[in-house]
Amino acid sequence: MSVETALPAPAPSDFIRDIVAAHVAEKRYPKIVTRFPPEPNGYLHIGHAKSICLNFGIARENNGQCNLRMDDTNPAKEEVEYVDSIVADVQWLIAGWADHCLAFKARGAAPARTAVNGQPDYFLAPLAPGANSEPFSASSYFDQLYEYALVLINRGKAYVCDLSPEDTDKYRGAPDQPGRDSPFRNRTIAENLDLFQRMKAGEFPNGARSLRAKIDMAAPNVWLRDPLLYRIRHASHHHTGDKWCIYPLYDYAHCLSDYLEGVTHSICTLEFVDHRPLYDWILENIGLPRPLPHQYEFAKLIPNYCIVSKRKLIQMVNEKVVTGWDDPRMPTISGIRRRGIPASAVRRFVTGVGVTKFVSVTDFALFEHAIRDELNTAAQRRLAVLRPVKLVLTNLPAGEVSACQATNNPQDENPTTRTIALTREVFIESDDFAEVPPPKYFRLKPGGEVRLKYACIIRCDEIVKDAAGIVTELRCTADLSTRAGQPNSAKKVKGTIHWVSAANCLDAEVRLYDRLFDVPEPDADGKFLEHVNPKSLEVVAAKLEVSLASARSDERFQFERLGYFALDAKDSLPGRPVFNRTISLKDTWEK
RNA sequence: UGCCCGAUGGUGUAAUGGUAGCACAAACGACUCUGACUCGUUUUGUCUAGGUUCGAGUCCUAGUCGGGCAGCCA
Repeated sequence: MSVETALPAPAPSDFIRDIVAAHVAEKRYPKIVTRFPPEPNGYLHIGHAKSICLNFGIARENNGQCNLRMDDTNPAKEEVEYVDSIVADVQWLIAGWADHCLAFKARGAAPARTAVNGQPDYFLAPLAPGANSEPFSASSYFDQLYEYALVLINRGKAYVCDLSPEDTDKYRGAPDQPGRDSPFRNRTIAENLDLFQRMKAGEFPNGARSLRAKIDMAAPNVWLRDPLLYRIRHASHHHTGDKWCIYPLYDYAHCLSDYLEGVTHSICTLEFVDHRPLYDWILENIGLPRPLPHQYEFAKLIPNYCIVSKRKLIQMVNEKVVTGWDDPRMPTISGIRRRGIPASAVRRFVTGVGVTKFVSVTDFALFEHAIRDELNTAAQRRLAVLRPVKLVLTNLPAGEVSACQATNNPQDENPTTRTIALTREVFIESDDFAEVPPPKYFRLKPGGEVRLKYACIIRCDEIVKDAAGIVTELRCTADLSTRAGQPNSAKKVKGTIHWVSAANCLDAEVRLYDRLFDVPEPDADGKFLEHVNPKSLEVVAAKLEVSLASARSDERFQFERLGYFALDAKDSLPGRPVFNRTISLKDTWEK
């Protein structure tokens, strides 16, 4: 069964797509190439999904390509575990939609492009990164990046600076105050070349020297005040091992990585607006041939009722507020996937919010709507009772099984059915009976009638309670003439409830998830941990219709009248299924 | 207060000088063997002040408010 549905009809348009369209019209580039460049220092989350769908979306709409690139220039923070999760998450998110635009490169290879020129030369491997391919990575360009640094030095555009990190800071000045030139700013090219090569050779300790761009210490834009290009880090890199002890910084590595890959539109979030002049400066001052890549910025996705700060997500994992990065309550892609949310719903949500430069908070209800809408068409209906109460149909003989036809999905054009068993004893939802019903209660009450979905109308004759006064059993009469195909099948009653045969059912653990935080802006007061929703997870021992015994984790179900559920791929055991509630059905009836 | 970015209903967006529209949310109603879905109705909006124009959400000026930037993080 597929959970994919088509994207909403109108093709998305936004200011970035307009720019791309104009470039396509004027044939500025031979091919549109974008990239998604996460740093592998954590798991991808819903915010990244917006960037992924933007970059891959633009690629797919323009017959272009989108490179998955690890922005791995800081060995201190990055790990292989994160690389692997990022690859898996991206592939899951775009599968069947834009995976034909996803480019990997030949394992171990770097582009053949040089300071002189040349076309990017890499192996495109759509889909699975196998033995022969891997994601792009900034670290695979370290050799070229070093060569380009030599070009900059030779052109008098970069110098080795001996200022300590603290002094570098002092010399930089303040936003409203110009900085001062480093005393090492006017070293000769020969001296710079020598020192930079010795930095690379490992002659100096961390922080002793750095390579800096020679721009303008009085620039109003602080990022132009001789920004650092390389720092010394005697550290092992998850990808390059111990080959390097100098590592390029983001601003230097990113524009050049884009250039090396033939990226045309480098799309990032708003906090990099101030860096754009530096992006351009580096490419221009190395003297690279046009057309050059350009940077465009958009406002990132900020959903309410969520935390997406990487640091805080790590904190929640470490402090065991959640069970891990893939806890179904987490806003991570892996959590979303485990929760049972279809990739198509994520895509629809993040493309639906649009792309602007306006910093806004997106209502989580928009996401919930996309999830329900995708699942409504995709999910197979099943009957399940979360909080069972026994109900005895006193006029049915014990041991008799009568078959009922249940609709698998009423949204289908030609819905199929399956057979479920009605027996003398069934379970119903404890919520669906009230001894003292509130006003407008459509469900079962003493002496009242209700329909058992797909079966017949029943009347409640008797309530059995235990010593504590808890209802333990409901004794009812079934009106078999109201079954499908029987004379009174059209009889109307106000309420229809779900049920499961007691003699013929499957026991399962069901995890009822809700929003992780119970306030819209959990970290508004800096105390997000105090706003964790105590009801974000409730575990119940449920009774399921037996057909669910063969459920697979890639299938989506609606437990009728309850919500959408999926088998937990991680914790389910043979004969001991665990189902996660992806999301409840919309409930417009409040108690 | 240096530089940069932004401002359209409760929320997210569209309108590219010409009827302020869509989705979500909310409310009410219809339908219903899911209090779901679907359908119908309704409520709510161009930050302020000037200017250009036959006409301004859109262009100009000033202001207000919000956000970003001073890592050898990305």
